[in-house]
Amino acid sequence: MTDTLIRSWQSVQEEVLRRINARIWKPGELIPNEAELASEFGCARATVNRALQNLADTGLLERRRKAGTRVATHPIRKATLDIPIIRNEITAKGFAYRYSLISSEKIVPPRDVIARMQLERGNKALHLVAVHLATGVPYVFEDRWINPGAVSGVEGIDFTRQSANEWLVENMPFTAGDITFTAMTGGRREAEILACEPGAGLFVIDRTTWTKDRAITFVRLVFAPGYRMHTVI
Amino acid sequence: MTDTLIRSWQSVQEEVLRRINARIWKPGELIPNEAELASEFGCARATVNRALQNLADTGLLERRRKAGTRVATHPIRKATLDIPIIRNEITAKGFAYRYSLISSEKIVPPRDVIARMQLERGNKALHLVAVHLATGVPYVFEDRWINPGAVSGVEGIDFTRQSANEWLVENMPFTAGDITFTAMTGGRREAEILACEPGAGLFVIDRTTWTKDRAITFVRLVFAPGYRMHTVI
DNA sequence: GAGTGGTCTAGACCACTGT
DNA sequence: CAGTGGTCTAGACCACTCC
Repeated sequence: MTDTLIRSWQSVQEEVLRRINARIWKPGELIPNEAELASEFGCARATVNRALQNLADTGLLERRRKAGTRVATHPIRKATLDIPIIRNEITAKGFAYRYSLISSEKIVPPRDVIARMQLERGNKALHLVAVHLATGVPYVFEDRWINPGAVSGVEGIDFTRQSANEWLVENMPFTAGDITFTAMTGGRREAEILACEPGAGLFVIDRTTWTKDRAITFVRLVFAPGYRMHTVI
Repeated sequence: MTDTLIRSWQSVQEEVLRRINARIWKPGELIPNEAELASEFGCARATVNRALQNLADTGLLERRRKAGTRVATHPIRKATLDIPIIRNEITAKGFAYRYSLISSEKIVPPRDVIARMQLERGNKALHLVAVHLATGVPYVFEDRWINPGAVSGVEGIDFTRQSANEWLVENMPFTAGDITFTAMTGGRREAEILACEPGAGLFVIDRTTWTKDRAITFVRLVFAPGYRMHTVI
């Protein structure tokens, strides 16, 4: 069967993939346990473990203690997206970065924002609207809410100089968050700020960031037409 | 300093994160090497390795042999997106899945498709247009090109019964690919097929799939308005 | 209870790369 | 060349969960 040496976890992974493709191990089927594979391949169990864990991470295998390892019936493909800081994304493309604050005010947020950030009703939050430019051309329009109750000292900051994103990255502890990607139809406001046609289809990222159980910030990024987010599987 | 026991790779990771947040290790700075950390924490080097590798995967650390491990200056956040098979996505939401083939023909592709798939000019390819429906409502519009030179037997398949995606998943070896997410402004064609307003902003996924160096298929998925792709960091 | 994956260890060697 | 991360090993124990 396998004449080539199987010693590294990568080659174990390749061989396992080959068997899945060749339908030697069919979707939903149990595959041999780590110890058996290790002895078959002539390597340590830890090496097999590393390979199978990696495949489970990408969604091709399903593993459970005692139950064993199965070939996934629904091969969910996982794609990893890099979400860089906008300044870096723009300068990496060779453009000059500029950030421009459009408005800043402390007001009671609309209901959908209250819901997303799980704020108490009636409390005010900091609302920032800004645009990031690439060599003078609008690149992305940023509409952000910051929870002052979770971010001490935010009210004294001058966000005309530094973008809120960069300030938060530098001054808030490591955080968790959730991200939504979607598309919207641009209205008059987006058209003005992004200098594009009203009615254009625009790529949107919504991101809420949390420390423990409190929302720090909710930001909607609306990108200028033509923006593409790229990844490799 | 550290009174709590640090024995698992997760707790090593937490402690490293704490030090990054507390600016004990600042962005761009070199952190102690694996052996030093292992002796400080009182665990094996492999345990430290596992923790640091995980952090490097999420983009918080940059590691190079001989050069050592540094705190990333640009904290690129990586998000992992699940890309399920459309049938599963629809049924998982509790809707009835239906697939409808709109057209199927073998023609010479337009130039942009030739470029994307690196086909030879003048050669024909299989062009499929279809729509996936959720309980009768258009969910996503699929425009696909298949390279017959890379997929033997594809010309005899009846794609009115089975979607090309599912057939390819089941019949082609495990493949690599690249994915682009973007937004478009829907035209008359999209409006008709997706039963929405012309001019709506639509979420688009472009995917090219390869075996080794040959393109298998290029597919553009145009989702109905309101589609959201969600993930957690 | 028992079988399976999850993890830790101590030691070893390898691979890459900065100097 | 030498220092650092990358990986492998053999063995051990633990944690989960199916029966």
